[in-house]
Amino acid sequence: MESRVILHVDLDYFFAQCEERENPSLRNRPVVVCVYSGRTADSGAVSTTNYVARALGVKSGIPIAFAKRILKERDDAVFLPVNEELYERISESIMNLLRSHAERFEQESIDEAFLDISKKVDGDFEKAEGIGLQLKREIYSKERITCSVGIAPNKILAKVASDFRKPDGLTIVHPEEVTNFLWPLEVGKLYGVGKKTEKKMSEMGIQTMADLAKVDVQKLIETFGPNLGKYFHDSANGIDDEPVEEREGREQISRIATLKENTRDAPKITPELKRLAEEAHRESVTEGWKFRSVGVLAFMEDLTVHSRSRTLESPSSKLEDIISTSTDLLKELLDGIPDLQIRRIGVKVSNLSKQEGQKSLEEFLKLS
DNA sequence: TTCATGACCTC
DNA sequence: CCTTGTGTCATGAA
Repeated sequence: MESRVILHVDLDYFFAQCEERENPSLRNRPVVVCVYSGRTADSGAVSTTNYVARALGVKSGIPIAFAKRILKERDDAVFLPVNEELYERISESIMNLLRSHAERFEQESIDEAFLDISKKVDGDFEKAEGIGLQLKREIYSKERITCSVGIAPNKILAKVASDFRKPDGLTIVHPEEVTNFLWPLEVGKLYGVGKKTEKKMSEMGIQTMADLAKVDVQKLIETFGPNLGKYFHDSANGIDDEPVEEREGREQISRIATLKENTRDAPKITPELKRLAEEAHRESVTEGWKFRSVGVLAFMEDLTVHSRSRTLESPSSKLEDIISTSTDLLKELLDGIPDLQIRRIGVKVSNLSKQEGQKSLEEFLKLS
């Protein structure tokens, strides 16, 4: 059996690049795409930035107020609210293009996808490079968006590879050079290793993938649980058999919002809860789902997160079920946490099943 | 099987 | 600096 040839495509600094595309005068200026929470003029977090902003230390996740402070001397800096419709439209067009070139296709998020092209290139990584370059050209000529591509024998490596040279990069990891490529890298480059895990590993004396690969599987399983332990061990050794598969369905639909002010006052919270319930409900109806569980999430003033959920006797599609259940659950939740105020509130429906004998609106629209 | 929590993903 | 929003998976307890 020849090696698989998996391609990972990552659209560069996607939201900010979409904005640059719409308004080319933004190029060469720091672009900061923001999620405004609506609490004060500048409250909220940075979603994405272009490379000009990144070079100055303005990156995803930092508070908008902080980004403004860093850029206060740059009168050319631009702060924009997220425009999801625009990004969705561009993403969908690119994903359709990519899908048409793949034997198997898996969209991972709005700006990332895996393609299995093993048969097409017959295990030949040089041919795969040609296809990677062609895809980059096609994406650019169709949508004027650059991307970074990783080509490797499996998904994990392809993803690490696409991150290796950015933006507008292409990195190939041949089967025979897997460990040469992987082992010098920091463990944080591995999908699934975030801040917490990185710290834990560092305390165990694990910094690089080579360190991780050397650790006994048993030890990793003891520390991170059977699933993650095995996963870390395998991937550090370049092993990953996960197929490229379009995932059908979803597990949950949720909506979260920041309250105007911290409170635990039901009359202040319920209107917002209702609005979120309506939005989650609309999405579930549009996609043709029934839900059997309803939940609430509360992000408290001390930034801890609490949740309550309840399973109904039978699957429902009624807005009223979401509203009444989540209102109930919110009361329960507040009773369980006497002192803290709520900062952000969320509603979630889960335990989803497809409405029988009914095409979802999306599918319906695709047909017409 | 259900529920609560935590870690992580990305932007 | 003062922290958005969405979703998945894993774990441990009941």
